[in-house]
Amino acid sequence: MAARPQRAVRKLVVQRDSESEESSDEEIENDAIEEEEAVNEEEEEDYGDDADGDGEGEQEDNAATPSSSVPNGKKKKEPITISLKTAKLCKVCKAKDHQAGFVGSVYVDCPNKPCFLCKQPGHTTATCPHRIASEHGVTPAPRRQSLGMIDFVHERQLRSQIQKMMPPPVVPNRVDCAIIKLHSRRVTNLEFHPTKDNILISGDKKGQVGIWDYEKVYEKTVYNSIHTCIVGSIRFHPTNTEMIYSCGADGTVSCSDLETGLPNRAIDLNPDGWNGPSTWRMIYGMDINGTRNVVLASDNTGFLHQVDIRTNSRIGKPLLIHKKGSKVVGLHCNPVDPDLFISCGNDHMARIWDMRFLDAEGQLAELPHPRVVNSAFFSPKSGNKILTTCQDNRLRVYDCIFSNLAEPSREIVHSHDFNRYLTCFRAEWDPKDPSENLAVIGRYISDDFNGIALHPIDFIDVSTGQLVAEVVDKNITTITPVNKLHPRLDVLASGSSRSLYIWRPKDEMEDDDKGLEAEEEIKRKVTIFTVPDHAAAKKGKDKRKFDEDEDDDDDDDMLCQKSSKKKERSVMD
DNA sequence: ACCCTATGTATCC
DNA sequence: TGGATACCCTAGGG
Repeated sequence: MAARPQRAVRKLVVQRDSESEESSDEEIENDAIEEEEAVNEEEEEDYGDDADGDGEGEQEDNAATPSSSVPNGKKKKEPITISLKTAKLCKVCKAKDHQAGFVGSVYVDCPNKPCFLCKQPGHTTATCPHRIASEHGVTPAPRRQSLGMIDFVHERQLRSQIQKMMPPPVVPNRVDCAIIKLHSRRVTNLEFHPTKDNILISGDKKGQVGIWDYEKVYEKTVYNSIHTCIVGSIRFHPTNTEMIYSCGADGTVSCSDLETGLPNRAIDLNPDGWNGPSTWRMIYGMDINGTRNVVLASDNTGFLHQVDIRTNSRIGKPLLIHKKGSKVVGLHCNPVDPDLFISCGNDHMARIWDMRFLDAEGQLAELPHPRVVNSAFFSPKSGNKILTTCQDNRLRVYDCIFSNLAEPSREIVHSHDFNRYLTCFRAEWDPKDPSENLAVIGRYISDDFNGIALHPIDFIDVSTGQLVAEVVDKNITTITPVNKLHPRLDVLASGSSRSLYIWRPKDEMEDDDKGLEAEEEIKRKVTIFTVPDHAAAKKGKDKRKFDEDEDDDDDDDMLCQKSSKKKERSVMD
């Protein structure tokens, strides 16, 4: 264990005057009366060097002399201990005169670091123009391209009209049904069933694949059989809705039956098992081209693999589509043009490809980014726009894939930092929005909601960068990096840590009586109850072969948050 | 109210 | 090229 870094609260111990005789082991504290610099010995050590301060001897000393230890004999006359908080060091830059961290529900940045939101130096998140200029922290970056004639006409004559013609989007802003801790590790992936509205498929870091009927809250299944570590992507079979394709960091792509959870391996990049990290291959990106009956999958070394859906076997040779040795984390087939797909990854690139010429340099365009690109998606209706999420805390929008793609049409500053303990954030289009402007993405930095620090899920109009809505629930205090909008309904599914939950719009009726809002909010009742897994199993139908989770912790419990339909109010607005 | 730990990416040498 | 190391708003468990 490393020595805990500067335990910085210096304690000034004042000896009671009458008891000068009893202090056998407290000479040090006696000194402290005179000069306030002389505090406990552990503090003065902490001061000297923080850089290499984890010497073992020091550690021992700290353990040996806890600061406030007083001989047990005299409990009445303890020395008075005063903490001098001013001596605390900033945990970020180690300076003495300030501190970074939460003050209540508000996080105070270290002023010596670049802004945590926009990454520019000279200000902090609290004063970042991208936070305070608009309502809730998201503003459009200025267009980097100069306006051409078409753009000019569009902006001048059509933009305002479009805003008027389009009804405001319906935002699922209230948690409904339940919050279910379906997984035993953090959720990495969500996918709605293509025909059954209530079925949500989920994947997690451990390789589990979950099936959840969120209307019948207890209808849930978890398969351990499909993957052994991180589920990278899940897609439904284009013609058989009882089958899913999934890929994972175990280096496999499988077609699995949802009834049995039995995988039919199409790709296994580690046929010889584990031989160390240098040879282990992982698959993160995957998508299906239904027209061509091909599954595309991308690995952590820059290569693309293909599977023929009809035979469930590999076709062609692996093709290098990104920098060799770099992880390709995202693949997306164009929803309109079956020849196109886009890839993105750790080489800071998103790349557009032509399926027909993959062998002979089929790359159509390179979209350079300053950092790792978490995701790149074509717009869902026309396939004509691209939305990327980059680890430089910016969303990038490319309005037309046939125009110059060297620069994005817009950059939108948005807090979605990389953190090794979180699933990567990925902005996704609303598949129902005909204007292809609405996107959803979780937010990393918290905001203060009535004294609670919460991490909202943001709905962003990517044509302007405006924040359309931010949704929170006070029962969900964790960051929500995984979000999926329903293809047909006004429903949002979210994955936060190990939990899944469903959002629906608040009734319009309830929006009318604003006067009651505050009062109702106070009255809001949330029932949280825990149901043993076997009880749920009795309600469910058959207990499946891989359903039981032998080794692991908490998975027996299903944490449900039931909402009483009438009374409940969302925390937001 | 701490403390510990899992472990991805960038950066440095 | 590769190992060592640092790392701001984690989440959950002890």
